[in-house]
Amino acid sequence: MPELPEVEVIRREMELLVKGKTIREVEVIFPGIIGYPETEKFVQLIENKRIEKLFRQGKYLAFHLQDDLRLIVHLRMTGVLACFKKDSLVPSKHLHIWFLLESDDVICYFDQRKFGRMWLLQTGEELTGIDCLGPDWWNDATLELFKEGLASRGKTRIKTLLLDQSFFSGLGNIYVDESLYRSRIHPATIARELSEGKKLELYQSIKELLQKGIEHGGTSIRNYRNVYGETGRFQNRLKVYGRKGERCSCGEHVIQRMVMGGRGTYYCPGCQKLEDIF
DNA sequence: CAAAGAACCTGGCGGC
DNA sequence: TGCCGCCAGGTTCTTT
Repeated sequence: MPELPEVEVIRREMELLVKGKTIREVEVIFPGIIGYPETEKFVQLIENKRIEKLFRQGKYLAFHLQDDLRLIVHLRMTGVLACFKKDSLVPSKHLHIWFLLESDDVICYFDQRKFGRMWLLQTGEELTGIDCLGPDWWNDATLELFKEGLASRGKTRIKTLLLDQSFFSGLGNIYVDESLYRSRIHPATIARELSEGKKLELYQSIKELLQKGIEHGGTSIRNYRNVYGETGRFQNRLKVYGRKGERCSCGEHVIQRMVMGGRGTYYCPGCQKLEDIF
């Protein structure tokens, strides 16, 4: 489900609602979501802790709690974090964990496919994996860093590389396909073979796209909702993702779908040509 | 080592 | 209406 813009929208909205509030009670309905520590300890540690601030890196969201506790959340494909008043909560079979705050707000974690995970870390503990995230596309990416990355890791195809969170973090299938379309790059292009001009165009397309995604409240294709349970609006502005068989905005070609790196890949065969290597 | 495939899950959609 | 296969904003592990 959510990529960088969606997680960032959640972070901003959630922080306004819960910053400074204390978690009074936690219930774990489906323990499979808890990655660390054991559920019993997770609940015991988190109860009566105040929420101090929310951070995001790539697609990970982190609630910083008092006593140097950090609650790390990854929504994977269908996770939804929403916040409701206790008495307006409606039953759902996809509700797996809830956190009741002192304000009578309830932070609810829903997940249709149950792929999402939460980890609760204490002082000195680190998540194996999150520390090998590449620079965050929104906060830390620079053109220089991007070019250096392409030079050192660019042996693979650009679509695969952009999806690799240890390269740069935050992009997923939608925003990768859209940024390659907007910079007119074929997804199978070998990354380090991009011309200098294309590298710049791609970098700028990604930055611009993420900003627009955030401005428009994220992209809701299926499950994404913000903390109020509302859909985003950026899906209406996608040019290629999910548009197989539709006419490209160039007016001449029809959008195609192929499979690359196990992911559905949408592109315009006319606008996104492989660079001629001869 | 790059790439493909499978696994983790549930549900929506189109075709027959 | 029912059944079947395909597809899904992600990540990780195994196989080729």
